Amino acid sequence: MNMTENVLIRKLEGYAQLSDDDKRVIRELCGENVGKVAAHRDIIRDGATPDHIHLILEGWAARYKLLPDGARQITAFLIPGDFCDLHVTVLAEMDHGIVALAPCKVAYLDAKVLDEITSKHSTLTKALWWMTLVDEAVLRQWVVNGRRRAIPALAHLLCELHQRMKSIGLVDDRVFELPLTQEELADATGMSSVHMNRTIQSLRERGLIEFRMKKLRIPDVQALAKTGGFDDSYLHLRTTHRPSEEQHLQLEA
Amino acid sequence: MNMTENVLIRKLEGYAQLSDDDKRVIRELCGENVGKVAAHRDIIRDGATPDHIHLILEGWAARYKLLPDGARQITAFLIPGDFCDLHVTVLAEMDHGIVALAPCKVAYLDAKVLDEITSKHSTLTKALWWMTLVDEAVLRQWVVNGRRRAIPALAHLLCELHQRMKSIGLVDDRVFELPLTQEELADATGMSSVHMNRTIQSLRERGLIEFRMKKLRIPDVQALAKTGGFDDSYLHLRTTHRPSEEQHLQLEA
DNA sequence: CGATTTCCTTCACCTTGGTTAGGCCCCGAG
DNA sequence: CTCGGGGCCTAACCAAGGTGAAGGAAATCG
Repeated sequence: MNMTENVLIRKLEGYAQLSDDDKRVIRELCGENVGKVAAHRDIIRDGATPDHIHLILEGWAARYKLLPDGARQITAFLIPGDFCDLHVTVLAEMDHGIVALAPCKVAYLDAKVLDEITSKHSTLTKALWWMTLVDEAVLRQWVVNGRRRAIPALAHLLCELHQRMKSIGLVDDRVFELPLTQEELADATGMSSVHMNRTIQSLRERGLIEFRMKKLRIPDVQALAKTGGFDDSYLHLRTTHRPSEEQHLQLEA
Repeated sequence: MNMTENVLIRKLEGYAQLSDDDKRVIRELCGENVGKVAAHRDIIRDGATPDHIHLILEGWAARYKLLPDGARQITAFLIPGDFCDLHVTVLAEMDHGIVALAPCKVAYLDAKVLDEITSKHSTLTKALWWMTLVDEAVLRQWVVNGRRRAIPALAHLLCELHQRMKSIGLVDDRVFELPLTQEELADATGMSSVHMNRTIQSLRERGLIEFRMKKLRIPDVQALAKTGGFDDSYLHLRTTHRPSEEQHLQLEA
């Protein structure tokens, strides 16, 4: 994967064959207006009516809702290439907030330009639609994950994040940046942070993960997938199980 | 609400002002190829690659996933006006199954016609997009709901279903058809059926619901919403809090 | 009409994970 | 260097809800 290329392009190419013109449009769109958001700062607040579309270029963020009792439920982790609010032109206001979990570089896209894209670039439009459908599939999986026991639930979540990071080229030899605290992981899986700690310990003891210094290493992805009941087909990645790459890895091992 | 009108039109009008031409297109689309599915039969199987788009015209259905241990997690309830697989042209295969919970009347729409719509009818396209975004918002709420205790979780689910049924004109004086067994409700909230029973009892004892003969009556919607922490803004209904209607209700009370 | 199946209900027991609280370590600020 | 805060880890206790079993009501079907 060409890591100098725009991360959104890298992501979309996991689904569609983009023309040079498509890529040019994306590059222009993403380069115009870029800002930074510090960790723990809201990128978009619940109830806001954003006037731009926000795209994560670097860093990690989370969609979240606050419950009446003050508990925070994270409903999605956003990584580079993910949109925060592709829907601003359709839905009036945000029904949840988005917070940076690690320092984020964010592109602010003009909503009008998106309208143009949907009218002129059909491949791109379909690719964007694919993105929102995958987001929905991930969400469905999170609902299912809520019913799993703590250990498989965490294993499944980590497999999801690994696969998504891999699809944008951010996994290097089974290691990737996971700049989340145990409490944030707890807020995503709906556990208490105490129990998240217990669960992480348990995966560690079984040799399924190594997690230190905001880096996660998964020695045996297959094994973790098995304990999590993880099957990546719901991510609808064209590049998944790419035969050439798989064989390449096997030759190395 | 004109109850003789096509249910999809009724639903979309909760969001957009449709032209007569838009409506004509929908009516034609929905009338061409209609079938029936008996309760407990799959409408679409997990992993299938449907060649039509399925739209529920009557009855209830559910999206579901099976866990490795055989447990079933319902991830959405589908009621009249809901699409099963609007995305067939984008995503290759289903990542979950859809089963009829009550006898369903289903329209089979030609996927190609949808492509035409997206190229010619912009209002309609936006309205369809709105639908998928609301589905996603509902899903997000289900993730949140998974962290609630049993009683508020059930209260929230029932409020959602009430509001959605109301938005397509299927609530009559706080009563609507809810053709679900306690086990199906349990599969949706991730409880055991035993505990779902306990929870229903509890809501009954508090006078918050009456549920017999597949009919649910919510004597005081506000009260149920309060115990469920329910706020309907995430459903993005233009017709919500319609001032005229609200006042009308208050005059009655 | 009776038979069968499905659904609802209740009970006793037990597991998972929440809660509270406290100690530790590391790092940055003063 | 010391202080303080955030994140990590552990322990003891407890409650929500799961499990399995079994009786009863109700709908379905022949």
